Amino acid sequence: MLMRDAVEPLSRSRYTAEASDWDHAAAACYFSEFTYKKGNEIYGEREPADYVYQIVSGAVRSYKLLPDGRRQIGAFHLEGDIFGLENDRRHRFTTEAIVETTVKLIRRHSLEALAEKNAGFALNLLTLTTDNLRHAENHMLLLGRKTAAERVAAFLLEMDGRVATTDVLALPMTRRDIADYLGLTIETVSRVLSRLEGAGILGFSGRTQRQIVLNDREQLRRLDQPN
Amino acid sequence: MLMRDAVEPLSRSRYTAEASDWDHAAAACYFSEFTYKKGNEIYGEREPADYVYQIVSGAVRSYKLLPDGRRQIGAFHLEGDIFGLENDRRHRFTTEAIVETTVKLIRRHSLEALAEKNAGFALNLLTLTTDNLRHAENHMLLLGRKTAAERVAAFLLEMDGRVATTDVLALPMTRRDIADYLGLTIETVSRVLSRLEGAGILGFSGRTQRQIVLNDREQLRRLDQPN
DNA sequence: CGACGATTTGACGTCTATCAATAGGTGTGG
DNA sequence: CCACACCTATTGATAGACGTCAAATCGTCG
Repeated sequence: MLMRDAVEPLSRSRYTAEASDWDHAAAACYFSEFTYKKGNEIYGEREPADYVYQIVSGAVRSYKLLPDGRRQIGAFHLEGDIFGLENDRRHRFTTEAIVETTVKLIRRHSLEALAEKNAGFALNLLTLTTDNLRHAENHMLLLGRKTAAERVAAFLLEMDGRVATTDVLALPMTRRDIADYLGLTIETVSRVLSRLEGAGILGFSGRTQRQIVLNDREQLRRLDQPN
Repeated sequence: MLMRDAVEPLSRSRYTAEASDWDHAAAACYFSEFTYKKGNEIYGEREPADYVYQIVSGAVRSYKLLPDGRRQIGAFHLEGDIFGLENDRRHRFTTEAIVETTVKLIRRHSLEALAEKNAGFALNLLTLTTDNLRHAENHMLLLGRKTAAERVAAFLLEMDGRVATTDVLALPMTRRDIADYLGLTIETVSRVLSRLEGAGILGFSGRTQRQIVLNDREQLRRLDQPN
C-alpha cells in the first residue's frame, strides 16, 4: 500500500458522536491524508494493521473472500466512518474504495500509546469496536434468517439512515456489492428492487439505477421486521 | 432474572489466555456464583446489562429472535468463556443455559470503574470485545456465503477446537441449536451429518447423537474451505 | 410404562441461484 | 463526436439446494 506523507493541517470536524474526543486525540497524533481511486485496494486481509482510517469523502467496502472467489462484504464505510481499527496485528478484511475516496490516516501506534496512558481514550476505542460488533451481530441475523425481500428492505433503511440524504438515496455501490453484502445474487437484488418499484414503495431517479427515492419507509420497515 | 448474593471465596483459575489478568481484576470485584437449569434464561435482549458472566461449567446459547419466531444464535459459550459484556446499557442478545450451567457474576459497574482507572484493564476489555467481533465477522462469511455442508464442517471444527476434548466431541446443544447457529434447518443439519457419517468422516458414539467422533479432520477442513 | 421431545429419513415444494439474452451507461481512442 | 468495448443492470427460463411437511424411531424423564 502506498501513502503520501504530507502532513495535513489540523481541522475541526463534525463526525460521529461516539468519536467526540476522537478528533481531539487524532490531533495529538501524526496523521496524513490520501486519496484512492475507484476500485483500488486500501489494505488486504492479513496485512499488518499499521494505520487506522477515517473517510473524508467517498465510500469503502470491506470484505472476506473464500478461496473459490465467493465474497462476503461485512460492512460499507461512508463519510466520517472510521475503519481499519483491529486491535490486532493484522487486518481481518480487505478494503477497497467503491468510488474515489479520501481518507485520513492515523498511525495505529499513536492510538495505542494514547490508550495506554489515557483510560478514557481506551474506552473510546472500545466504543468503536462495540459499534462494529453490534452491526455484525445484527447482520448475522439478517444473513442467517431473513428472506431476500427483508434483506433488501433492511439494506435500504440502513443506507437511508447513513447516507447524507437530500431526498434521494444516492448509493455509491453496485448491485454486486449490495448482493455480496446481503448474501444474495445480483439478480435477486435486482428483482426485489423491481418489485418494490412496481409496488410503488420506491422509485428510481435520473437515468442511473443508483438514485433511489423511498416513497414508503413505513412499508419498508414492515418488510424488514415481519410479524 | 434472579441471583443469589452468596460471595464466593476467591479462587485461581485457568481460563482463557486473553483474560490473563481477568481473574486478577475479578478478584478485586464483588462477585458471586449462580447456577441455571437447562433451558433457563440468563438474561433477555434489551434487559439492563448489569452483570458480566463467566462460565464455570455448562454451556450457553446467545441469540436474537425475529418477531415471527425465527431465531439466530450468534454464539455458543462454553466453560471458561466470558459473556454478557456489552459496553452498552442493555444486552443485545438473549442468553439461555443449554444444559445446567454455573456462572460467576461480576458487576459491570466494577469493571467500568476498574477500566477508568486502569488503562491496561480497559485494553483487556477491548480484547474481549475484539474476540467477539472476530467471531462475528467469520460467522457472517459462513452465513452469507457457505453451503450447508461447509457450515456443518466449520461448526464441527470450531467445537472440536473449543470443547475440552477427550477423543469424542460431546456436543451440549441440540440439532435445533446447531441449525439456528448455522442458518439452516434441523433436517438439513441432520442430513449433512448423516452423509458425513456415511462417508466415514465422522461417527456417532454411544446411543445419543451428540457424541461425535471426528475420523478425518483433514477432510472436514477441505469441506469447510473449498478450493 | 407412557408421553414427549429429539433425531432421522423420505417425498415434495419453493425460494433463490444459475444460465442466458438484452439493454443502457460509461469511458476510451480514433 | 462517434464507434466500440466493457461494465452494470434488468428480465426470463430453468435448475438446484435447502426448506417444508410428514412419518417413524429412539431416548429421556416423570
